[in-house]
Amino acid sequence: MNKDTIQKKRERSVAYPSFSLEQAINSVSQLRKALGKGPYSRDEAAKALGYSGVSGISATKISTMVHFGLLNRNGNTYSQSELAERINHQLSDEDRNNAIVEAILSPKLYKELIEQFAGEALPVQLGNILIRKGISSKISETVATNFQQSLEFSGLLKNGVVLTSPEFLITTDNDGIVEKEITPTSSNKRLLDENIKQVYIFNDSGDGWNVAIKSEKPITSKIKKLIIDAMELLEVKE
DNA sequence: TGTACATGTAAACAGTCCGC
DNA sequence: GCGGACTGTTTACATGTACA
Repeated sequence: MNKDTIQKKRERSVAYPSFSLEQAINSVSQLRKALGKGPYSRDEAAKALGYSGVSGISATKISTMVHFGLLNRNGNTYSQSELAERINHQLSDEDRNNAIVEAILSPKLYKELIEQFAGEALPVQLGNILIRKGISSKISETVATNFQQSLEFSGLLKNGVVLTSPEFLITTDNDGIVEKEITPTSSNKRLLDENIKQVYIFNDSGDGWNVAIKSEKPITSKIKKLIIDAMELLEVKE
């Protein structure tokens, strides 16, 4: 490129995780195996991830791990965070699941989105919403996809609805990922108290309708029946 | 408050793979 | 062999932060 030519001002997006949480966890696990807990330089980290050194893509990958709180940055060096240790060397499935939920709430953008859509269906036009939050229009759909995949991985997306509490968290076994229902514990209660308000969620769908309700009070079976009865009125043909 | 530096992101370019 | 798709590298530039 001719350096004398007037260069177009580049659009800079607000910070966002460039990869899904699952990919970030895989990368941090790769770093742990290759370099241990650290500290190590960005160049060493990039090489451990299989790149020739610090480049656009490797820098992006490393920054994504920092976004999720899986790597700690101290000046020019990086080290594995306590969160990464809890995910990759968990004492129990429950502790690992709690750590995964903490990780997905680490990026400011993700935390905002989860709080905004708590108890609601993830909007189809999420890409447009991201653009309004400052994400570049060119990569908004990619960011939306990564967000959705991260939600699913963390167990905070159930039937298309963003959960406000980790009612269903994931655990892994040799066959892959399976869902596991857990009960609130002192540790995840603390997590909920710190990050998001506890709400009760109900969602259902029928012929031509879909409902997602969140409430700070328990949704009893009686209330659920009334809601369903009301929604089924929509199915009555004129 | 200004400056230097580190970091994060975008875009152009190059290399590789694969189907035709 | 050719061309398109995909992936990685290089580089320019914006932004945040530390420090004088």
